[in-house]
Amino acid sequence: MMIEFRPMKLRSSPKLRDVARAAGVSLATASRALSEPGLVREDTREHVRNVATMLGYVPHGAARALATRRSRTVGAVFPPVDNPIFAAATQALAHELAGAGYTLLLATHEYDPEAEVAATRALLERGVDGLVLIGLDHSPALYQLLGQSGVPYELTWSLDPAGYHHCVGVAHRLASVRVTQHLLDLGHREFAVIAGVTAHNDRARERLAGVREALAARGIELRADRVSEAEFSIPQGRRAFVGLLERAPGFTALVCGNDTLALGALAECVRRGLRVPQELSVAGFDDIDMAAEITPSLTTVHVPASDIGRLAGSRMLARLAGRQVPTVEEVRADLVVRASTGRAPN
Amino acid sequence: MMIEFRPMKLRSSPKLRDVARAAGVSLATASRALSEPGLVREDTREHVRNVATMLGYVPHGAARALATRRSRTVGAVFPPVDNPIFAAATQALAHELAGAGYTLLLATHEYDPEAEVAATRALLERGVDGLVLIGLDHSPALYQLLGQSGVPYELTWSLDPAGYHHCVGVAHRLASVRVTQHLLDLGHREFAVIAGVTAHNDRARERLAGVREALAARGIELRADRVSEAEFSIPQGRRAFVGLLERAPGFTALVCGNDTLALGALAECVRRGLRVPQELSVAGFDDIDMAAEITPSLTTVHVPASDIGRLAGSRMLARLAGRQVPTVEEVRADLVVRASTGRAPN
DNA sequence: GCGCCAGATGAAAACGCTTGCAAAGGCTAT
DNA sequence: ATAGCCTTTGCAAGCGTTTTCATCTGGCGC
Repeated sequence: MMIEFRPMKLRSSPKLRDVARAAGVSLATASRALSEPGLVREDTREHVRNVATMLGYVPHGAARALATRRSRTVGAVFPPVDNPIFAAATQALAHELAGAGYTLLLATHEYDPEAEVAATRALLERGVDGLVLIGLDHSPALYQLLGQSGVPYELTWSLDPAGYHHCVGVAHRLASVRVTQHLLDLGHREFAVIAGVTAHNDRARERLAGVREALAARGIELRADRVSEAEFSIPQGRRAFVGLLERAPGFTALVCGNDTLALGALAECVRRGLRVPQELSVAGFDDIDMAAEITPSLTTVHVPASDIGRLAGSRMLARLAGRQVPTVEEVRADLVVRASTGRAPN
Repeated sequence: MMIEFRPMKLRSSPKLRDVARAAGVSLATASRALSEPGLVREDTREHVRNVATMLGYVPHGAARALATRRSRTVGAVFPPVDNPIFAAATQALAHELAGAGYTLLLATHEYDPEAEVAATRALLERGVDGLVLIGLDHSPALYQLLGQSGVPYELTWSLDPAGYHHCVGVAHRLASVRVTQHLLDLGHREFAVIAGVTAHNDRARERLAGVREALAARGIELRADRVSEAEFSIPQGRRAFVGLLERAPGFTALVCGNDTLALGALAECVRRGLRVPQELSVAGFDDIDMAAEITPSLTTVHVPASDIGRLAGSRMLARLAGRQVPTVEEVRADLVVRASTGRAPN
């Protein structure tokens, strides 16, 4: 069991010069036959290609990258992709890129600005042709790095209000306002919020701000003890909910910074026999798959994560191909009313 | 909005020779100061490093890769990472690799052998130092590619019975046997199965085989019309369950190929008012986060996806560092009994 | 039949880094 | 002092492509 199997390559893998030699053409012609088909006579081209496959030739990306100054590689600096919405975006992005012969270099960080810079630097060193990041909240060092590296980048999920950075995302605050208005329309006046961790996270901040804004517009203030921040996970959502219940009970509407937190709260409701939506209305954000399936199904905002990933990819590809794209591209994030929200009790 | 912002690099990014020149040393010394610290006198080294950061020097990975024939990059060829268990593994893998200065190149495919080969080839061209794949079920072309490329690879999730390939995973069949025995012990005799799609998927096949095996051991045969295959998603799980109910009702135990399918079945039970586990016991596989949170909580097999990802990473790193690792490494997949399984009715 | 031109090919110079080898300097041991 | 050794540095040869420029065809119009 401990024997290391070393598949020995009798002759180290064939280079382009081997192909050229075997095909009886020059290095230049061989190169062109494989990557610039138009420049070489058809029969030579086919011949070279046949020889190449015969030999099992695999181009050496690093050498090519060195010569062309293009790696056909795009980097993504993402928070943990075990968050389903980032996973969906990653998937869509990788798929979109692959379609154009690009490969995704993935670096993740745990919402830590330092780590994010390090990860970005690593990708830059790998020579990525472009970079996809999440949100607007990045350390100055990160932005500086992006600037001086000169690689095109797309910020996703959020929209740059200044319209300075290329970005594709949704209007978190506005969507959050709509959720809150929906609850207000149902007669709710006592609100509580479980927000995502707002540090280094503009989405979480904007969503929270949206709730405040909508309430303020109707002259309602969100009590400080009715706001709790929680890290992304069901248990944390549950914990935060319990905390709110103990600290400041009496709210009839609970707005959550994302569906996972809402699921946690919902689970706790079930355990306590708290009826949703009769006694408490709960709203989430993101519309993950589970949101529609759970009972009661979750009222939430549909954030088209896959679309964002796909769009980020296609925008990047367009820019790499020299085409222009609108600097900021907004995708819709609609309110999806389901069964977890209802009229305020009495 | 349509103006393309082109951060112009007044002087194209500094090369190592610029650093060397600015520091007053040779190219060789500059190189060593940055990447072979031991070989250069401390003060020169520090001086060079300072100059490098002053200039904002970023090493050119492709050039380095070309010279060293190492890319410090590991490729992963995964099915869609929006499957939470693969997402978790991806996350853990990326994290583990990053810790050692390696970056993950991610290629995904939709369970399509052709696409898998293409993706692998793309990664190989990018010069990955190692490769991580899922499962054992791969086209001969894929294995051939792996063989002739000579890069080390780790197969994850499954265990190679022949002990030929390096792999880290769980014993799916055995775990499946245990689930089934658990249900048998509860008095169930009428079984149905919603399996994952078994084509090109040894995990799905093994899990299904495990059920058959356990039943056979007690002289029970699994009726063909009590087996349904479904693609990975809640709605598909629901659909498959409905199909079973219509086609061959009367079963009291439902074994699902993974938790997501089980969640779909459970959702349908709720809708139909079918009481779980009083009227029907449902078991899943994987133990995704939701499994513990849903009501009733789901009996399942805990597959430590993160551990697998992490282990695959550390094993790969070890091999890249020239150390040996056991060819096959099994991780435990324990049965987790929760509330969705109970005694067979009457 | 001659000069030209377009198309096809080749020679060789990058691309930016690492590294084997050799030289130079500063020691210690004699 | 001198020989020999170790440490530190520099020179230059790659690493495997792409790509510019020049060369060489053959075919065309006149």
